[in-house]
Amino acid sequence: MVTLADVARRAGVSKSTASRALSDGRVSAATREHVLRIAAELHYVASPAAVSLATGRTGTIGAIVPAFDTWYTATLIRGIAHAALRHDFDLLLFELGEHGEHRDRAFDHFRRRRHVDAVFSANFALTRREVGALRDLGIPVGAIGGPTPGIRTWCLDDEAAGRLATQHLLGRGHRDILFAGGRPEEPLAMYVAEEARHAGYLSALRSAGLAPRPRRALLPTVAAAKEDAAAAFAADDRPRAVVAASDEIAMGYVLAAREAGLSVPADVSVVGVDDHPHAAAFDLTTVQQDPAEQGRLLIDWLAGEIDEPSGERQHTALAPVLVARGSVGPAPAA
Amino acid sequence: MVTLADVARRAGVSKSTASRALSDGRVSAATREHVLRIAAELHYVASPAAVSLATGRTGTIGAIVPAFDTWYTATLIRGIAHAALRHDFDLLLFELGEHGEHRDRAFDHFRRRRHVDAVFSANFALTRREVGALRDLGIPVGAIGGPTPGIRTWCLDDEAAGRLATQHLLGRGHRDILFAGGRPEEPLAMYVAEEARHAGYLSALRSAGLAPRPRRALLPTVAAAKEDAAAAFAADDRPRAVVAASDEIAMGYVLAAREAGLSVPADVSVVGVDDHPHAAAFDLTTVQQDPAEQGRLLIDWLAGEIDEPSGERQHTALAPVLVARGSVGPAPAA
DNA sequence: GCCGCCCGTGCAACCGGTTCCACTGGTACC
DNA sequence: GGTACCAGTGGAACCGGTTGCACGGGCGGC
Repeated sequence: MVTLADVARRAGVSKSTASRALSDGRVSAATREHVLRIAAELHYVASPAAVSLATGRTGTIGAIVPAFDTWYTATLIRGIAHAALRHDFDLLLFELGEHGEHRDRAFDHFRRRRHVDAVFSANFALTRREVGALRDLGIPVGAIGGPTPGIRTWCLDDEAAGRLATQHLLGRGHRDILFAGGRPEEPLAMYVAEEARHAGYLSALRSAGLAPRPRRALLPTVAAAKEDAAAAFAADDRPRAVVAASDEIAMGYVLAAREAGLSVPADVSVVGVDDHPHAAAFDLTTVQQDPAEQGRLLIDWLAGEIDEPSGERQHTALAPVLVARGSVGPAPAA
Repeated sequence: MVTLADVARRAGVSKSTASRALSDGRVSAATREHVLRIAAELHYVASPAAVSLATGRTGTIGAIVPAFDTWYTATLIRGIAHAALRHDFDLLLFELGEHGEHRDRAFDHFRRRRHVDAVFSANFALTRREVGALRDLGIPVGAIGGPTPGIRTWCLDDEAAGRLATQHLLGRGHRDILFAGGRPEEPLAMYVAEEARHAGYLSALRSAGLAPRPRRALLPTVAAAKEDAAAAFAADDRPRAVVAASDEIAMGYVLAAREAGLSVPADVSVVGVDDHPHAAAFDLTTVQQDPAEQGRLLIDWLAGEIDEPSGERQHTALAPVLVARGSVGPAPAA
């Protein structure tokens, strides 16, 4: 392995001069060029461990994420990995486990191994304790998720998304609209988001002077939604219009509708949230969000913060966009 | 930040003794216990940079993965993250980009920053050059994917999976079976896998003395499959039985069938491969694989290899399992 | 009772960089 | 012409661990 000393010796300068030439210390232009050429010839690469030991910088960003075999988290991480690479940071992944079983270890982990320059959490709601643990690390901290006091955060404006979806149905004349999704007792951000989307739904109905239906709470999976929908469609007052808290839930409702012999959108209109990659094949009208873009925003900010901390803590709510497809039709004649 | 010197001073011993007490060097039991207590009191944690500089070990495993907003890759990474945590390794993620645009950088990256104890690639086919680049790192290397000379690999026995799916249809009396999927010109493992599944399909038909239909090549997404299926179902000799190279393709076929007014399985039988989380909601008969388990196997092996290299290089083909649901029916009467 | 071995410990070198400080030589300014 | 300053460079300390080697003391074997 070729070291800085090798480069220095070969270039006929001291280690310090070689080091300065390779970073951006004060050296004459001629020396710098010479050292750089030698370094290139020797294929010299600085040892990250040594750099890290000397500078305290690690060139790595830590991620704390829940089990990410969901479209949302996986796409988010894709955006994050991409942006991190652009800033020349490595990405260190800590996963909370399928049922959050490693959650306790996560925060201790980054404290113990102080080998990241910044940390973020994504897609789950931090407890006050956890917020404190992250801030105690003394490095920049961000999060993808709902507004969280003390941390810079980004996420879709979920309330606006719920409102937008509901208003879209109202605009087609629907007056009796069901909201499907959410298990508020669970602390995952997924449910925090669904809660906010539900609030948007309520607000839209209230503005229109309409009464909500009782909310149908369920796990945010296609399978769970389908089962729930089957029950809903079997009832006497089966829903004619549904705001689903996510596209996966919407897909479950569409599948169940077809199985119940109902046509979408003639017999029932459905709006989702996400613009999941499968949404187009379901011809699903939905409220779009772009997790990869959210990840980019987060990393760009963290990279800047590592350079010179601003200590900002505010929340950024990203504007939702409605994507109209074929799963919404006019309300049935009264 | 409390250092080893602090612990040593407080314990009244030298740095070396403290170090040995904390690892497993030779120290008297009394000294060890004493040092450990002091270290705990002081919440001492070794600096990973210093350890890494001194030992060459980093406690990190590097991952090279394609854009992982697919179910397969995301689930694989979940299994890997879980297993790595169990072995007390960190996971460093390198993502190839949505269209493989960072692929060239990936291999150089791990060479330059020599800060991982092992590397693996997942879910794409390595070129001979890339295999060489990985092996040149001088650390254990593994891969999730097809057999690759020179590297220890794991993956589903894709040929057996294709055969199993086809035989399942043959067993219900089908004689005219279509295979949907695969774009062999692309180098992603996805297509390597589809190629092998197609080979299994051909082999099953050959054994039964039947002729294959011309293969329908398409991108492995629900949307692409749906579009392709719409064309297939509009033809005069529309297929009555389909082996899809993946569940997402199968879902596209099911959606298209319904839209064409065809009933599954009465008018057309469909078998997928994967057991995707949405498969149950589609009532899809499929050949199961468990990416998380594959990830576990990989990491367990790598962790052992880091400890004491065996230099093994063989391929492990994992046996497929058929999950029978409702998307397959008997062949139509001749 | 003496020799030799081994256990437990400390000293110091080392891993591979960065950076403070001192030094030199040249230039600008008075 | 002398002084002040500054650019450019080298020496050496330092980051925080690990580990080879030397040393002292206790104990077993003859």
